[in-house]
Amino acid sequence: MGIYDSLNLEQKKGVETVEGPVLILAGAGSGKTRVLTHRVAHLIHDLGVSPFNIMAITFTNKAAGEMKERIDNLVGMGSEGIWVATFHSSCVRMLRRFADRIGYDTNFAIYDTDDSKALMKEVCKYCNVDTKQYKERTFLNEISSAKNELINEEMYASQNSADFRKEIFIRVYREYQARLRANNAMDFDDLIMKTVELLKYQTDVLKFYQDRFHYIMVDEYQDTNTAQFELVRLLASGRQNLCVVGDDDQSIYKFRGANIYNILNFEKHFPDATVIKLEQNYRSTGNILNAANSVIANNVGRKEKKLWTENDEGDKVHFEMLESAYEEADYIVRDIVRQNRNGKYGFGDSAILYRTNAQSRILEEKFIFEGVPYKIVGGVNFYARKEIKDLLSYMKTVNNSRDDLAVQRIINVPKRGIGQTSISRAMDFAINNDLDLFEALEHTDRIPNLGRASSKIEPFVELIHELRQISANEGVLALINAIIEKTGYVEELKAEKTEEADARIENINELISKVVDYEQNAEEPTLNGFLEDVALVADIDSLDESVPQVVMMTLHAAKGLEFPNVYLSGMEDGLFPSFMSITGDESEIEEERRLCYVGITRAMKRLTMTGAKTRMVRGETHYSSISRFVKEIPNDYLEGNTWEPKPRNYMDAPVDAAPKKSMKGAPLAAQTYKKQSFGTKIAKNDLDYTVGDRVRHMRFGEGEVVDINEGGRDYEVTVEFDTAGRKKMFASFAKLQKL
DNA sequence: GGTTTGAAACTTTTT
DNA sequence: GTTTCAAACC
Repeated sequence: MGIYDSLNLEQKKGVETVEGPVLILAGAGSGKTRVLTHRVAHLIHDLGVSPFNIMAITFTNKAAGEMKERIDNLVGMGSEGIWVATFHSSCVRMLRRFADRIGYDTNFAIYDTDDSKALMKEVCKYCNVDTKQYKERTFLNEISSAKNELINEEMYASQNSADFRKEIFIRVYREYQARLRANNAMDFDDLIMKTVELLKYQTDVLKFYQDRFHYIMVDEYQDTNTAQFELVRLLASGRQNLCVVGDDDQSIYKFRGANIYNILNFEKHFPDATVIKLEQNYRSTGNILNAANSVIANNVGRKEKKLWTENDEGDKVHFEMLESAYEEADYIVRDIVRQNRNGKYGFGDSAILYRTNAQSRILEEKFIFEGVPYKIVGGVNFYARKEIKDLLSYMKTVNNSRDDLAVQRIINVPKRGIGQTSISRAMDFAINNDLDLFEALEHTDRIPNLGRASSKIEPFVELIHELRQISANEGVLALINAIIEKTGYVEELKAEKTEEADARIENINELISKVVDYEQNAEEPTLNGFLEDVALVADIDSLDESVPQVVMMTLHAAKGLEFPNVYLSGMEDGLFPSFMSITGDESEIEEERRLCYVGITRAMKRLTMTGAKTRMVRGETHYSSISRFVKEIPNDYLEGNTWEPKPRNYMDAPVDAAPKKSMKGAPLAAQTYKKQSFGTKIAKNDLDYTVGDRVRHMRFGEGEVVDINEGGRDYEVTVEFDTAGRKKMFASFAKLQKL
């Protein structure tokens, strides 16, 4: 055949085992996408399976697009019939087709995080929730977790009926769902949950899709949540030809509901499953791979596997601890410039990864200063910008005027003299009469106490009617142009003549390009389809790797990518692992460690880790020590400078109320540099507190030391806090101050 | 009803 | 340090 010759034995097994449940445990860089694409080719070419009967599910559009392209290269004609899509867009496709079964219009809106939050705000107001006591976020998180576990508002109510503290959650969940439905809208989690409900309760629909999908493949299986598992299980429950590919060591989305037991217990869910392990890494040098292995080895409860490679050892991983975040950025950017000048690694070969989006700013400033081409993935989402949301809300209103949220956003943009009072009166009238806001606005004469405002509302209603005509007759591009022209949106920005306004106009032009692109490439372009594409994009989808530019992104966004030359920045305890995860609960540290493993394994040839001793966080100077993950890499694979604070100085270092001048003061001057001193142990007598002492923690407040235990390279201190309760923490980063 | 100002919260990761 | 939100002012 030829096309399978380049596969190793295990990969071949993954390609050829097509009947029944299959779990492919694919370590980082072990060629899992190759296996998936060749598997599809094998099904079509060798087994004569119709492309129409094959489904492949991914998490991002980028992954789906790449898989499509690679399948296309192998299979050629006919591959268009394969259903390759993300979880969310697959669900939307099924839901649109059978929307009437669950009481929705086929052009239902998809609410992003901002929309959900805006809706929740209204719900809280309506339910008289004291948002000082409960934040909107709290409810949204609770509801999201429930939906990820397939608990709808009714089940939630009955499960928590005995708990009076949950009463408010029950009311808010119910009201939130009621409003989504009234707005003909679903949030991200609804898309999955409602599809599962559709398949579960409409047996003919389930049969319809089971008859269509004979072979189902799921990528990044370790990141699926319970709802996604159930979706896949239902679809595959007939023929059982389900192949999932994943790596439990790369499970990094627990905070979003991912259930690691989906992959750990796959053989329990599917007892006759074939398990295939891909352990040969083709991506990284020996040193990089060994560094990754030694970090991840500290996690317990993982599937046993050890990645190996035939690649050269390569250079050791380099570590550099800098004085400040500015120097860190300077170090990285200058190194990138030097590598580029030497012709070793071009700008497009290099990527900088970090734990939090906030870290990108300093780097960006340096790149601009040095004139290096760069691209930041993530951060403020393009579609979250004000001007984009405004224009999209016009389009959403035209598409689905039941979406009250969209109508409210644009009713006074640009200013039409319709204020909050008038909107509230119209809203009240709408709710009392069971109408949509837009329907109410179409009958202003019947809204009480509206007064002069009705003369201002009428032209707005008229405008939407006109736009609706244009959309229906001339398409999406004509619509957006008409919106811009008739509202004078861009005119107004031009008149401002500020840099910010120019940037907004730039963004609007980019949105127009996206419309043009959509109309040219979509099979059957519709307004609804465009809005759907827009709602389901991920930040990473916009990354074009063929452009020679340095890429910066979070470690989360980097999953699935690879670069010859990688920088992991901000390797400091408290930043990475995140302060939020240092609670004493080891499973949270383990999730961070997996994230670190993902980061290291992105590197092919050269890996540099950096950290900063001081860093401004929210306007305050923070002092940090080297990330524990760096210390987990033996010197056999790691080289570079390090900095170990003397504990006494460390304790005395200003933590909370650092005087700004103290940057050059005594504590820092007394700190020492050491070469190769990873894992230096803090001596017990260097702690200036002992059991029974009162101490202060920057986050948990005051408390009493209950216990001090030796734990590896550090001391584990147990403190009974007055308000925060009992916490276990490590002495070197807990920054406990004796009182 | 709209605009300006100051305080308060915020940041871990996202389809 | 930045963004968001409310109160006070126009």
